[in-house]
Amino acid sequence: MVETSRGRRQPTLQDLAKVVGLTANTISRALNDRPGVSATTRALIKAEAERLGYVPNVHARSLVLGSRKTIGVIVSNISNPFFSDLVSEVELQAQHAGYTVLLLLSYESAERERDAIDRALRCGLDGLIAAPVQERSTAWTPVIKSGIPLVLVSRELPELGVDFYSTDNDAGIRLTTDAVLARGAKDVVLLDEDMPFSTIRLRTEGFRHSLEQHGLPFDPRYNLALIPPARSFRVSQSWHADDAYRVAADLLDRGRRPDAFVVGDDYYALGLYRALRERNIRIPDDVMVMGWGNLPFTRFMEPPLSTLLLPFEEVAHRATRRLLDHIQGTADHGIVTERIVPELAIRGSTTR
Amino acid sequence: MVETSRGRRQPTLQDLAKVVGLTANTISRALNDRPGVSATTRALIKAEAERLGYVPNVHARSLVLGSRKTIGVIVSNISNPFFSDLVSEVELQAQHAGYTVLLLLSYESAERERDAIDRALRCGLDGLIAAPVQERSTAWTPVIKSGIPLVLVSRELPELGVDFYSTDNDAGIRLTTDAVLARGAKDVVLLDEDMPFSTIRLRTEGFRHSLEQHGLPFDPRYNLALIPPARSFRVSQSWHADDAYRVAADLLDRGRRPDAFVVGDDYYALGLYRALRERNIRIPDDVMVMGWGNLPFTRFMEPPLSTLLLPFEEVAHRATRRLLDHIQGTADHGIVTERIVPELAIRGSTTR
DNA sequence: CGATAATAAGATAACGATAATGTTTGTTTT
DNA sequence: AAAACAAACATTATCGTTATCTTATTATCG
Repeated sequence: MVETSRGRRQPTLQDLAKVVGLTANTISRALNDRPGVSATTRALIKAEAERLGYVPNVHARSLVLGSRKTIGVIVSNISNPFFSDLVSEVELQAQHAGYTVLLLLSYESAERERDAIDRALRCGLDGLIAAPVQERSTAWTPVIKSGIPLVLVSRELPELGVDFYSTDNDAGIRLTTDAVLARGAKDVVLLDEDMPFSTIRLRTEGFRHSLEQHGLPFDPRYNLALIPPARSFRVSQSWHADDAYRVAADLLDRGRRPDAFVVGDDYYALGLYRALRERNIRIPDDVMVMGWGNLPFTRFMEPPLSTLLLPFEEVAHRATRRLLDHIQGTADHGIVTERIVPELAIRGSTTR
Repeated sequence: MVETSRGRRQPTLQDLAKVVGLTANTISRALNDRPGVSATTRALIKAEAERLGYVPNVHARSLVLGSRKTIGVIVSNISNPFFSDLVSEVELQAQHAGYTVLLLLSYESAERERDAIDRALRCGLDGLIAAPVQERSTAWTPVIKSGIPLVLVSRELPELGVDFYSTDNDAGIRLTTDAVLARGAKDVVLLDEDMPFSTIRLRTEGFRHSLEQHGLPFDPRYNLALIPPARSFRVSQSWHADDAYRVAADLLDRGRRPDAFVVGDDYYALGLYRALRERNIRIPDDVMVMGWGNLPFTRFMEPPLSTLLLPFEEVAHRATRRLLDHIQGTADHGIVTERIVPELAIRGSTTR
């Protein structure tokens, strides 16, 4: 009794052929604008197809063609504006090239990531764009083995030997750190998450270099404020601000008074602003704050947050372009690794 | 010379059969845990499949089974937190039920929506969840005709006669309006977008009713501040705040001084805050502000924004459940229309 | 021990499209 | 007017699975 919900089944090529009095093959050629059909019959066939509401069966089509015109995107979660922008841009590009996007979310969990990869593989995708969660690359080897083109974004897995596109985290942190240093900061704290991601490691390193280049000491105990990793994944971004608030409040209450904060996520700045406000520490007069990400609300903070404009559209654009090149076989060989340098958006929080 | 990028082609059932010395049929039965295979050969086959890295070809499989285990989601854009939450939740649910999600973005454009629908149809989806852009439902009739189960969210198209899940906009606007009225507001302005969406119409109507029930007059010229529709779609949400800022600033500069604002989007509150701040109008002492959506940054505004907690996860959850019921043929007949009542989050912006 | 039932596997036919050849028919060429 | 050729369509094979129907083999039981 499990009656299928679709009333009558979709008309097939055969059905159409019977109605028009021709062969399925001819119908196929007519509808796909391939030669071998007279103009009049072609028109007739198209009209009839329209009338019957014929839609070619993708399953059959992709079985023959070996392609589904679909690319997969694996990211941790699209509530994160970074990733939602990324996915949007990929979708836009893909659509342009006649591809659709299959969305797989890993929720920052290694297990879910494995599952997502697994499902991606059995989905018969033409290609895959992914922002990996884990540092270990073993989860991705099945993708490599399957021969499905893979392009990584945001987080690198060098040993995998695949193309990689990302914002330049090193250049980014130097830009933000240099910006506050250039404006007279002498005692800068980097407020960032304590997670084993290459992106975060890059930021810490770049931060350190930037300080040292300005002849300032770098001591992890004084110059780093680390947000403990979340115990479990939480969808809402605002918890990041909460965590940052707690860490900042704790730091300030221990009597520490840096003259600038550089953060790894605009949401951290949100929490930091509150901690500072509560203690009557004025921005930018007493302390400068430099964000990361240029999230939509930063321009409306008080004072407006100076931050880093991440070129996520650009990253997504290039990654998708590269992936499509791979799919269409027009990609040159060799592994491409591109890091796109972000831009500063200087606003009130660093302008004395 | 368009050489396929995958080196050697994936092993098929036939290949496996040849290696093991059995028939493709038997292999299929063994791998899918169907009866008719001895335990020993089953184990042997599975081991061999593992060794060769065999992955069943979905194209072939779904051609036979008539299903691809995929549901489509059409929303305008996932940069909007409402929609990204929605899509996330759908993905979570779908994944749970063994389905993957195809993402199609309409970018608030009727033309792109038509295109998305078109692509959805030729993708052989098992079902479709959509937040329609247009008021006219003609674009969706091909979906109905195709027999693919369709569930609408957020924006209703009654004449289409399909299931509909949404947050209760009417109840929502009454909650927010009543909240400021209960706190002593006598002159409330609704700041909302001037777009022909059913959601917005519902909000205006509910707002009006709420005022009238409290014995207050409603005059569109005084109680409505409408944000002109954007000329073109813009991905970044922050423009909404800009637009709201302009409209609010204009209103205030004309000398209008309401004692409360109720807005249709938290981003509007962001712009409104700035307009008020610039004119030294204090929140909540001079004017209360009530938001809509409980976006992550609202708790960190100064003062924290009272707002409306939209049950988007719940909406997505129920809509997906219903869609899966349709797909699996376990859905009862009749059209379901559910509007889930949101909850208030009262914070500093309305607490005198 | 022989008849019957259960089990394991093979053979063949879908699924619905496209690709590669065939076969007409009609038109041009010399 | 016979040969050569092209256009328009038909025929058949194929993609990789699953489903159905057989057949061969082994177990069960009186």
